[in-house]
Amino acid sequence: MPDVVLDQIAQFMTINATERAAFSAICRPRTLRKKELLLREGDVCRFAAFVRTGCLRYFYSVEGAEHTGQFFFENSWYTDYASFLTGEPTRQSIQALEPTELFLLHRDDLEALYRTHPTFERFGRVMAERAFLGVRHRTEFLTNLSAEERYRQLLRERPKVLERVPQHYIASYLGVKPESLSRIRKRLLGGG
Amino acid sequence: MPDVVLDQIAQFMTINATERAAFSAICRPRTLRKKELLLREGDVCRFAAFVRTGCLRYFYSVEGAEHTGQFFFENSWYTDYASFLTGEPTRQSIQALEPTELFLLHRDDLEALYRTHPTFERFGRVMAERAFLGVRHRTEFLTNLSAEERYRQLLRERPKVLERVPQHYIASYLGVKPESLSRIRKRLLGGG
DNA sequence: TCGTTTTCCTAACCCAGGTCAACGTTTTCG
DNA sequence: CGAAAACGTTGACCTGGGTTAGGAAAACGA
Repeated sequence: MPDVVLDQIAQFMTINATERAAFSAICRPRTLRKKELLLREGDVCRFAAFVRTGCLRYFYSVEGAEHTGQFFFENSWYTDYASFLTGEPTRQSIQALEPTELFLLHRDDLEALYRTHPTFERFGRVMAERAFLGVRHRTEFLTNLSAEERYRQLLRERPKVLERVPQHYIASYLGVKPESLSRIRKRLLGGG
Repeated sequence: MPDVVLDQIAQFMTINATERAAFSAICRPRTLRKKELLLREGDVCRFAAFVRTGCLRYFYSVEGAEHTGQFFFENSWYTDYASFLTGEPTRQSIQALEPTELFLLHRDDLEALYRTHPTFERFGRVMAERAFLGVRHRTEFLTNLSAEERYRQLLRERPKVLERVPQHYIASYLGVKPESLSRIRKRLLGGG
């Protein structure tokens, strides 16, 4: 069943049939309805999630407002690596924006897998590196670009997001209010 | 000589005399004058740096302006982990804000060390995790707080920065102009 | 030591984005 | 299907921070 995941993993490491089987064994399928939360603020994140179909976003709740951190579509990975690592409660909530199918890898299962099949240590490291590169990209995105530039970059680099995600979530991802995003879009339509 | 580094490392892993010697052997001392650059935009970051004394900051140059990302005082580590990992040129520059003494760990030396003394793999992982937690903290700092809140948090959590770093660098770290930081400070003095 | 930077502050004015409120459209779901 | 909720847009007005232009004091370097 988790062939998609395994194919994805096979892109950065070689795995034989036994290893594939061992990995498959710990993939726990899970489905979420639209708007359902997979993790909420205060929980400890004890898993990594692979999105088979659908879409997730994570967000912070700050004084009543939601600040969206990232969107995840099919064939991408999500985990709150900080909470996963340290066992501390997360400040993020993770929500499905569409009906979503996932595989969950529980931390305990993963650690057992590392012991029985050390090849997968590499998997762990790659996940960590991706998590790092992800937040770093996000930081540079926020510090180095204006709201309008952020919108244009998103439009250029991830048009799928604009197509599939309601605009007010995109606004919160860009760090502006829905009204402002609406104005930015109008400005860009007129000015070219 | 690099006893400070070794003591620091000993806090998260146990190392015997042989390992200490092997590690010491790859520590390359380096001094920087005030304002000198250790790495500039476009370079590949092939080292991790341990600050013995003094202070570093890294920054992005964006349309003539500098956006400071972080400050590093004595006994802390800096590396552009993304460039270090991928071999891609960095977008950051790293500069000494005071006369600064460093130990540099070159990537090739580190990799050799991992082979001869696998214990140090743990060192690598811990560095990676810290790098991750560092940028993640930075992202939350930027997304979830206003300029004034960011200043107050800095004042509360890292008063040393306020004491030792010129105010215009702090402004650029907070994501505002020096004039704005000056106003924020005035506001806080008056209002309590 | 003395001139040159560097650093910090102030004030007047400007603008991107926030706030509030209203309104039309689309989606959702009983 | 029809009511209710969610969504996107617009307008009027406000505000935090940017911009520009000073000027004084502290730190630096020849």
